[in-house]
Amino acid sequence: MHCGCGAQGVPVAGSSWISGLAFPDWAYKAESSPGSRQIQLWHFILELLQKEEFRHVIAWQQGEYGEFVIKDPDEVARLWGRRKCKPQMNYDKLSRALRYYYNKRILHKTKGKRFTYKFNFSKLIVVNYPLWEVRAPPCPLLLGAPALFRPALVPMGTHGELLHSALLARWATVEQLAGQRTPRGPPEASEDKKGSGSSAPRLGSLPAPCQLGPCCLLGSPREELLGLASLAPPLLPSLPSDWTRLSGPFLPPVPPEGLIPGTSKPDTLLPGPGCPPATHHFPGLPLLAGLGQGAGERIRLLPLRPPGLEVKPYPMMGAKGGLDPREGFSSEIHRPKVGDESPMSPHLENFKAVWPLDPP
DNA sequence: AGCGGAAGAG
DNA sequence: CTCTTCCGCT
Repeated sequence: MHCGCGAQGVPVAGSSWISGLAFPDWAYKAESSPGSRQIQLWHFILELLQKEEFRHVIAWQQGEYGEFVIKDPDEVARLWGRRKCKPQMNYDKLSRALRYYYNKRILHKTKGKRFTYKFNFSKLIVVNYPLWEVRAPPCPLLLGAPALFRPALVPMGTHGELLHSALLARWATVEQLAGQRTPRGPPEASEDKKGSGSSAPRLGSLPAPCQLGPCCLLGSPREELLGLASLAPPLLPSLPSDWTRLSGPFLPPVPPEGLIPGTSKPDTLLPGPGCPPATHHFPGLPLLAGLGQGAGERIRLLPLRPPGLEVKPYPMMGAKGGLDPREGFSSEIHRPKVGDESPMSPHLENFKAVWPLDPP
């Protein structure tokens, strides 16, 4: 389409590989973000981040949820330029665009680390997934029960896949972490820990199964996880410190204490690992974080639904609204440590945040 | 390297 | 509005 700039190697809007975890057409449409009509830079970054073939160019930084490193700035810029048909694009310009995300709280710079930025997923999700449908698995994806793992966040028309991938990413990571049981402090505790350098040993000896990404969703649950884990950020990003007051768990649960070192919390609401009771109370999630006053009103809790619950979009609800980036939470300000990020771990099956529309 | 103002394009 | 392009400053 368009100038034909985006036809080589770079994931293109609507292109084939986008079939499950990536960003399909909707991601490039107006609904994906108020006022936007074509792919946005952060979408693109996420795209790259998801594809293994771009791992050498840009990749999630382990240790920090949502943090990624642009290993080859020029290449990323070129890719971006190609996508946008801006052959003159360069990292300087791209980074300027990235900087504009600071104020919007979509991204922020990881100081001290070159070419390292961090996504504020809570913001992205809020902004991009006001409408969605969820089919949560009956059992906690988080802790084992991989066999039951049938992640199925079905985007309802508009957005959903980003969240989908975000959720999966979270789960995958949990699995990953659970498997590794890395005995070390909170990821964020060691800011500068370059860790293992550029070649993240994240999955250990796991075979990178998901060359095709989404395809894995059709494979064994285990592979889904592993594959996703390799593409996903270490975990979801920091949550606003005040998100707990909200009661609309949307984000994927955080690994329970024990599984992920450093996340232990004395007052965790999380039940033990394994399949938790069908219903248990859990705190809200950052779903609303960043939402403007109005937006919050559109969301309310609903009784827990049985497995296979579906969160349907509000027919009349506009894709935008209440998304004023300027306001919202102060995640950056508080910059909670990992341990603080997961005070509790609501399980996906308990998803109940929903929009008013939901049929009673 | 990274930041952010300014102006302008679409 | 979301960048793109320039650019001076740190």
